[in-house]
Amino acid sequence: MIYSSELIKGTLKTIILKLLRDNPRMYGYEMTQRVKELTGNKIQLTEGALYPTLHALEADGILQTESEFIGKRVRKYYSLTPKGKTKGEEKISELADFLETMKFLIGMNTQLIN
Amino acid sequence: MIYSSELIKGTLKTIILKLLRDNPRMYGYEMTQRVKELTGNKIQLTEGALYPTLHALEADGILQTESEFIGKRVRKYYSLTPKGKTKGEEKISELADFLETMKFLIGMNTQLIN
DNA sequence: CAATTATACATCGGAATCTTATGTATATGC
DNA sequence: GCATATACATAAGATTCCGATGTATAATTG
Repeated sequence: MIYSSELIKGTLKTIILKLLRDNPRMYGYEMTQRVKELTGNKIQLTEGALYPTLHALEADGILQTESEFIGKRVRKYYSLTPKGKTKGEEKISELADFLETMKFLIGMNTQLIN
Repeated sequence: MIYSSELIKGTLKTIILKLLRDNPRMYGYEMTQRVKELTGNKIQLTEGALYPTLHALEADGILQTESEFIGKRVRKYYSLTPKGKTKGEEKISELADFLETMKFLIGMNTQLIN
């Protein structure tokens, strides 16, 4: 089962920031593979969503890049800037909080007894 | 603290279905108030998002409505159709599953040690 | 060794979803 | 009487993602 795409919306940035908090640097394709492997194929980051988001985060000063040649092929490594580290912590704890709230909402009985 | 809007994206439909699974019927404004109260103001459903979504779910045969006059004012009650009950269970368990997966992703160390 | 699959980047049109603003109207509280 | 709460609705615009497409190199496999 793969989650409907609408659920992934809004979490992509935070997932990227989380990966780069734990790892000194990663490249795009590697991120898709890692997330796929960590979630047992439940979350598949599509390239059409990932690369534009990486570019946006870089333009925002949250990520920085260094390109390396692997044979004849370019590989673009991303890492957090100092600003990105701060932003990352914020986003991650916001998401953690959100997950708890949603879990509570979904798990409880929302019926109102008057 | 109110969650950044991007996080709410994708969960609205499921929240509505969850509310209507627990309650025989609810009207739009009531949903905004209930969610606000249940989440301690952390999730605020905006009307501009809620009403079009309710209309879409109705057009999809997932919700049905009955209008009532409260004084001179119309109040539009929504409830789940049989199809909506099935869809609701699916969406709710998908979201619960997604929340677990995301919690795992956020909570663990995603570093790869080779 | 040819063909397929995996790796690795990128962009773009279109779809879906939400925000902000605006509009209308009645009811309530002070 | 005036502000706030209740209650619906729509519409333009922004954001964000998907699916498709493109390019190219590397590795695997029959």
